[in-house]
Amino acid sequence: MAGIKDVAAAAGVSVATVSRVLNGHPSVSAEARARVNRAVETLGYRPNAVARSLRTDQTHTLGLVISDVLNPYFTELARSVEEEARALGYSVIIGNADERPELQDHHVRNLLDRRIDGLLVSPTDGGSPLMLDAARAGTPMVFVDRWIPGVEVPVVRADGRGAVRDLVAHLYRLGHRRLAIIAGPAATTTGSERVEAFRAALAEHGLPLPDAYTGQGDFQAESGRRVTEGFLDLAEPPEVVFAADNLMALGALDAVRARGLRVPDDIALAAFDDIPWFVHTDPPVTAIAQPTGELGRAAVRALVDRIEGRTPRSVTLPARLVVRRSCGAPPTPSPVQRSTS
Amino acid sequence: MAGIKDVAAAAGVSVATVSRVLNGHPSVSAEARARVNRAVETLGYRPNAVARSLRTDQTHTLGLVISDVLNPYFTELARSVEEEARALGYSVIIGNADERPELQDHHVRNLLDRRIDGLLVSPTDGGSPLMLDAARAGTPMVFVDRWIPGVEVPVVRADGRGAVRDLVAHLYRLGHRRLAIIAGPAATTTGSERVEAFRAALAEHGLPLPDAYTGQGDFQAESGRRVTEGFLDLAEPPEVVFAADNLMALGALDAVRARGLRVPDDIALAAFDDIPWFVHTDPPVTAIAQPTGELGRAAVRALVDRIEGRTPRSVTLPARLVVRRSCGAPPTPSPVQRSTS
DNA sequence: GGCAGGGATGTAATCGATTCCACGAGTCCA
DNA sequence: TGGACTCGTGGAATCGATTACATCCCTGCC
Repeated sequence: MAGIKDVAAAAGVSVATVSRVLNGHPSVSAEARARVNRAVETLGYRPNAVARSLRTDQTHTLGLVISDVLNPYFTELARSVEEEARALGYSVIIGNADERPELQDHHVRNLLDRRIDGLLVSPTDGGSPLMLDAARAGTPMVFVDRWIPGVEVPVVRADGRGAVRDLVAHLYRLGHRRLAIIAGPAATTTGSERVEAFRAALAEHGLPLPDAYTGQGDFQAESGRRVTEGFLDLAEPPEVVFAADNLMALGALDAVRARGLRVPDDIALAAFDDIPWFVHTDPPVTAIAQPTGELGRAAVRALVDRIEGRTPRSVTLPARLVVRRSCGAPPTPSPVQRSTS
Repeated sequence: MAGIKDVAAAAGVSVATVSRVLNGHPSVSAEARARVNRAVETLGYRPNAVARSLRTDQTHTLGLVISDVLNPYFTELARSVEEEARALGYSVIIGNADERPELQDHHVRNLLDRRIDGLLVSPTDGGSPLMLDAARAGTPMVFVDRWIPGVEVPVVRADGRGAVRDLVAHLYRLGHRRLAIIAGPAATTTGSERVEAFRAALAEHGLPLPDAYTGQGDFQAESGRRVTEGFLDLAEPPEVVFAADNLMALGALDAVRARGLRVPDDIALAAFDDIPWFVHTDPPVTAIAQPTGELGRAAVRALVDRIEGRTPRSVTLPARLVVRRSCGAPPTPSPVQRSTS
């Protein structure tokens, strides 16, 4: 493969001049510039990004460590992150932590070794020493969706409290009084926040959230199934199950169906995180939709701000309720926003 | 950040010795090794992968360029690719081509500039000059799922012909005679192959595939919707619509539902590419399932074989039919394999 | 006419590792 | 005893770029 020296030789100039042409440095004669460009063209020369990175200490690469690539929410997040990064001249390396802290650490270490310019993380747990050290050592870093309290790192996330309140109001209006939740891992902020928001919203209607109605899940479908079975085994099962993410909702749907019960007639179902498939399930699932694409873009902008010396800002965007049929109401016009497709 | 020189100084040895310890070179005294390891530990030293890559001309990175990250099939493929690559000591950079040739080229160029060790591609089109040049220039490369004929590159893919024949037999047995297909782009191998397999299977039953029943899609949901609307507008609409991928099936489902029609009573539906969500749609969708995870792993193994000097083999694995309710049959035991979950 | 200033260019140091080669010391065997 | 060999080690070249610095030449102004 042709290197910068070959180009210099072919153009009859020094490597310094070639480099200047390549980087748009003003101080090059039009004549030399033309000769270099011609040589680049004929040799099919492409600069070696590895060498360039070593010298400039910039890789123009961002790391993104997410909890579960198979979760459509994170897939969409990853997609929007890549798009925005590309628009700003960066590439993205994605690490899938699969909700496993040690895998998360593996990816963080690997990305750091590769000297990425900045790190976007949706932490699986409360934060490993490795990640905290990196943040403290000054690695540009931004949390998306989930975050770790007490660390000086900007956070880009959605606030679901308003939407959860809307959801509970909607359920209350439909006559439901026994509401249960499948929570996410308490170690994640999204795991605990959603339970708290739910509990607070229930309290507004004078409803309790008994322990028996608080199931512990792990954001994966299987745990949703397991917890739901537990609910159904209760002497007095809940009338509604609210899953703190989409995969657990899927597991819940399975569990209900496996008993020969029907949604919403026998039990209602709602989920946090809307995804395109919820329109097509039987029945369509009422869900809380995050502005996922906007979150990804905002996170990249914050990270690049940090990298390029500007001051990054934390961003919180509102989530919104999307009413479908899984809680019993026909999706007729109502004060609450309806599904649009 | 500490460099190898710092470690050498702290351990009282030369950088050469540090490097030898780091790379497990045998010719180092136990004593020196211990001192180096201690210094590495206390300094928290991590080798700079960029510098290492420059020197060794290996990045231990694979590029994966896929057509659409939002398609669950490719998401799962990407996941299995990353897993297998990690197991073999490689990282993966994913490029999302979004079915756009120019974006595909952008990613290929970017990955080549970064000097990835090998490239895994599921080509969006018939192959750009850039990609063909790279293959010819000796860049280790493997095609997954889709491929480009006439290029000396191993291919890892699923053969759907048997499963399509099973599907058509299944439909025939249910009494369906007017079968239509939503095809993928003719420029992709999967686009044209699936139509051919379908046509051949129909022929075995003496059934034609009229032009009016061959709709042109682009593997995205919207095109499935559009083509299906066309089918429904025909004087004699088909009894079955077979979508050549999952997203177009989703679009078809939408179109049918928008007309107030029901699947499978008014029209039957089947899809190529099974995904977890098809179990939960209304009705559950009969689909042809590829061994996606195995494809991803086989592709990585082939690519790494090529990179490490062994001879890579092309791999073709069979797809299989998964019968659910969208074609009208109750999923009772039958010679054809049933859905398992 | 001489000198300051600025533009175009080349030489060489540099980034952080790996690795070839040389060298000294120790071992073995003739 | 000495040559051949091995082992542990360090010095220095190298990978392919960027860039500080020096140099040269031209222009403009006093």
